[in-house]
Amino acid sequence: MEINRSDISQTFINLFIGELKFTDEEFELLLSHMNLELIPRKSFYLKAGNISKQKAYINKGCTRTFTVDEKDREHIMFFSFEDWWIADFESYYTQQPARQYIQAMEDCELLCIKKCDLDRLEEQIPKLRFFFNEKKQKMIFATMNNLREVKSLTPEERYLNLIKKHPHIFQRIPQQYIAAYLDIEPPSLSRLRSRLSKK
Amino acid sequence: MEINRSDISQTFINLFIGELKFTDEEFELLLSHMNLELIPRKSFYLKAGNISKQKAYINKGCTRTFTVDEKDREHIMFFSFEDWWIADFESYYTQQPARQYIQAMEDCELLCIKKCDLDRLEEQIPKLRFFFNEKKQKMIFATMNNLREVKSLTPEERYLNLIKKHPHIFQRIPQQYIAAYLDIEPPSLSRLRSRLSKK
DNA sequence: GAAGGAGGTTAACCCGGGTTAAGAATTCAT
DNA sequence: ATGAATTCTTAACCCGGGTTAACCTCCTTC
Repeated sequence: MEINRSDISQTFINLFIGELKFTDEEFELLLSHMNLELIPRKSFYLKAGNISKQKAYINKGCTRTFTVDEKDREHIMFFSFEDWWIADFESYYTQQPARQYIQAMEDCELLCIKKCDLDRLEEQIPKLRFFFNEKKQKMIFATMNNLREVKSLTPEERYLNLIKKHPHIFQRIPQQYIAAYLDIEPPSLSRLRSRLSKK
Repeated sequence: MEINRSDISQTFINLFIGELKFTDEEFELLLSHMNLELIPRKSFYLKAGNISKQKAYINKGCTRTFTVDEKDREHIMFFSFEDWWIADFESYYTQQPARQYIQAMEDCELLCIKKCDLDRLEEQIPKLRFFFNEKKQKMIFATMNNLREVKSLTPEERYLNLIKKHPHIFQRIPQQYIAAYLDIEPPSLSRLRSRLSKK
């Protein structure tokens, strides 16, 4: 869908015009390659088996990125909110089928750009390549920290970390999904919460 | 320590001369910036708090990369063997203090190159940059798969995966370290193994 | 060959998470 | 407002991992 200029969040504009010092021409060039996708709550932006062909900026809404194991259990790798960029990292860079699902947790407005277009744009606007390289780097560090956390903390500690870092999350994400993020079953999260509230 | 040409493993030579088609001059240039470090068993190649200033090729030996949590428990992120490159990823790229330890599990011979030298060499030999970018990419995917695995598999399943993928590991790594890799205590690994052998 | 140390196993007990099912609370649709 | 559906909580039971301590190898080392 065509992007209506009035749809774009101020944060997005600040990012490119303010922080990255894009000229108006550069910004227009970028926008001309982006599409607006409206993803209704519960529908999928990406399914495992498909190829992640584009990056999407979350203009509004939030998503969960998860995998399904052999016992059909869903494991949420992370939630994404406004001002995040989403894609299946491995699939995007290898253009092989994704192993993850990305599902809208609320009605989402996504500003999307195809990999082939972005690759070309990065040639024309080096700032853009720099920006996404930085993003990539941060993504890697975040994943490693995540791994460290999952390996060394109990579900209770991870729960406490989560509410410390993202207190807002409980207003937007149903509890069963928080449980799937913590890799425990909903009854366990319930027990954990009641255990904590008694302290 | 100076590198004696006869110390270098055939695998290392095959990698640069065979696969990457380095000319003799390029290979000599690379070697002229590399040092041989001999790390005795149990001593540390890197400690948390220090900066990971170089990459090291494992010519011989193996290491474990681990973190220590608040309860002083060690969590092994991965083991590394011959023909792997080691460094604390985050520390190397940010030049900030590392959060991980790298310890020799056997007497190790490491072929080391400083970040500043490698950065300069990558300018002169683009193949080198390409090679390490590929390595970096693979490292990311491996970390993500690792995270997926830790989130979705039981310790028993992770144990079975480990012996399937690296059957040799048990000949070189004492069991208590395997337990630390699986994030369980040594008695649990013992029980798990006796449980499995009865089946 | 005795003493010490490191690595691995076993036993007993505790506790938290999985499982299942039932019930309570909320949300949603008509 | 009412009923249905979804979400969350609670209870009961099982089981696997943590903890601690004892014990058993096997290997050093003097």
